[in-house]
Amino acid sequence: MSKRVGIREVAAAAGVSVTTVSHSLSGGGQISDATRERVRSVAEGLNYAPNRLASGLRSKRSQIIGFVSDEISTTPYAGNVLLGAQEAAAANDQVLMVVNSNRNSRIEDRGIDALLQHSVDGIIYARMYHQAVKLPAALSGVPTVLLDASSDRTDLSSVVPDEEGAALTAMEHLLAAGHRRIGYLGNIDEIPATRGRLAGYRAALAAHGIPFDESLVTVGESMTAPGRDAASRVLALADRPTALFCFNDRMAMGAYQAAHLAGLEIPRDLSIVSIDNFEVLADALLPGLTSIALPHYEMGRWAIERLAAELAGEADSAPQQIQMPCPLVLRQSVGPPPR
Amino acid sequence: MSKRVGIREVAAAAGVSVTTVSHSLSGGGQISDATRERVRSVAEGLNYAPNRLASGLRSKRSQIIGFVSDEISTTPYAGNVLLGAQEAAAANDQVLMVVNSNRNSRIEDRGIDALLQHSVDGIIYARMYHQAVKLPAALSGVPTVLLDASSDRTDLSSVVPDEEGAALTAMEHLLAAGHRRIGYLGNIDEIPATRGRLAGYRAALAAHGIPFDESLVTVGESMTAPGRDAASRVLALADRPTALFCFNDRMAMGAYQAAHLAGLEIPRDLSIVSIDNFEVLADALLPGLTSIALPHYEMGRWAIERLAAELAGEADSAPQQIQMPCPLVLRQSVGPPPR
DNA sequence: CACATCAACAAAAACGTTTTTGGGATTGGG
DNA sequence: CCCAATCCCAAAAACGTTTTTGTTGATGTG
Repeated sequence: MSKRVGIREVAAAAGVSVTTVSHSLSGGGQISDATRERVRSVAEGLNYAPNRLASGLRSKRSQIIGFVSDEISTTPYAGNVLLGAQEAAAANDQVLMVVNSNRNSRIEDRGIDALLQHSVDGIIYARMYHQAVKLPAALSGVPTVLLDASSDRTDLSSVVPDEEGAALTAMEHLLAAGHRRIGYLGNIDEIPATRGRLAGYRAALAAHGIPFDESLVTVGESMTAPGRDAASRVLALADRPTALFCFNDRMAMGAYQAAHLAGLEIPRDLSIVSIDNFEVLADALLPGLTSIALPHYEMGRWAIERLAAELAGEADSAPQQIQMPCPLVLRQSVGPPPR
Repeated sequence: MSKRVGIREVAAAAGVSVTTVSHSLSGGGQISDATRERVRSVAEGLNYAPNRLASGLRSKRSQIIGFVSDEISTTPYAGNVLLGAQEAAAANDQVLMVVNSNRNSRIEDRGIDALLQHSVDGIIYARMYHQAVKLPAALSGVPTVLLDASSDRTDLSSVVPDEEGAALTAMEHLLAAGHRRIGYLGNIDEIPATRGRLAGYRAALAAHGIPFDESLVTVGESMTAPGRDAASRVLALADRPTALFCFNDRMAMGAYQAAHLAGLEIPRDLSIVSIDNFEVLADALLPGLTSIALPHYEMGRWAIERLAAELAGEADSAPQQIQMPCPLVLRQSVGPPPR
């Protein structure tokens, strides 16, 4: 634990001023290539690493990005978002300071205060699933990118999954397998995914000239037990669907249970596609559940890269609001329709 | 985005020196109560918040705790650990800087370097499940607490789940329900949980005078499909067990599937208890899975609190290695043995 | 009454960088 | 050959705090 070597020691060892060391390492100033290289190798040899507190103090760039999210615990999604963000940040020589509010705005405000005290360069404001948000007042004037969240402000960049596109992809897969009577196991929360996925379902039917049949749409809370109940209802129809598109994997698991109770075998009697690609479920179900993956990792990366571009004041720094495509992950829950 | 108010403005507004403001707010120095109170209210009124970069630079205390983990994405556990750590940190006026290595030691080393450059006060070195670790060289001399990880170093504090205790609790629950023929669906990884949970299984049997029957122990990889296979084997025995204790919830889900395939109903024909309390599974299974919860949130809290105590150099600052108790979460997968 | 002690505060130094300003050698133009 | 421009680099200021050292007046002590 010997005292860390500072810029002074490097300067002394290289026989130059601290100014020259600073410029050599950060690429600024007018330094001859020879000197720059020499200083760099001396610094390397001494194992010099800058003190970010000091450099941030003067330069006003802490290289810290604040990551604030509403919830980080109940799903594995959060981890992938964080992972993508962290890896992208590391590539920019930045590091993440995380704060999560547990859906409590008082806690969130205190967390944001803490981040600002630490002079974060910018903030990723994330939600655990796609929703509309209102940015806390404390963040006005702070470079911010929304992740899995959208707002009515056009001066903020944001990234969310393409809900309607995800539903379209799922439906096209079922349609391609030959299904024409496809049920939708939907949710009832008032979130963007609700509208978007239903819209995708209807758009896919329309694109194939299949009339929308209200009796094939059943809804419930987006969890396993309600999914089971809703699926049971639609499967009890005399003219039951040959395939189900489910709002998410948890509801799909309920659909599996309902199919089992009804004596139906997947995918022989019933095909299923859903959204989430929640591996612990999708891989574990028997047969494996074909599901649309939400691009959490990619959204994390994108948010950091966007923020970095805006911080750098680059030419393309106009705010962007994008919808990320969601890829289909094939497993074994889809087959041709029976008979 | 007006320039943030600094300690100078507060000093001027309160008619004192910056020294006095600093002492008043941090509780140091010799300041009369009257002055201290006045300065505080002035600071409050001006909405003053200290610049942590500057204060850390001088005081050598950044109030940042580094959180390094091997993996943060595949399970929801990570989130709860982070949540506990973050909430405890906030109570100490600290904030978390997270880095995860994705099991790549090069990435981990770079992440640790970044944390050290940012002058973290200490580090929580976490694994996503209980395992033995060797601390990276860069961390020597840095206050560190191990989380869900253990090492042979007695100078490091660490916290892990009480694996054997967890198994004992699970077994006692089955024994209390009247079961005497209890199978163990075990794993094959070389990790502490393997030995601990098996030991707990045997200890519980011994405590009740039930001879250990090797034929009731089947093992596999700790996932759903291998769990299903292993469970099928033991359920095919002429003299099959009336209950299964499973290594984790994913294997337990396999046991559910095996029971189903064998025409057995849970819990009428077969009772099941496992470890993880992985809610997305345990709640979703039909019937709900009784499971032992791993105390992730609590371990996160404990690690931060321990680190804070060691940083403060408190009287009780001798390193501790503890095992956390794991509570049983009741659902519907346990009943009396058949007949 | 002289001196030491102490309480309450202020002035100045320090933390380790980056940025601003300055300045000497070299080069180029007339 | 002189002056301006250019290239390299160094000295010094600055960032916003905390810590160290000083100062002043009041209080106590022998």
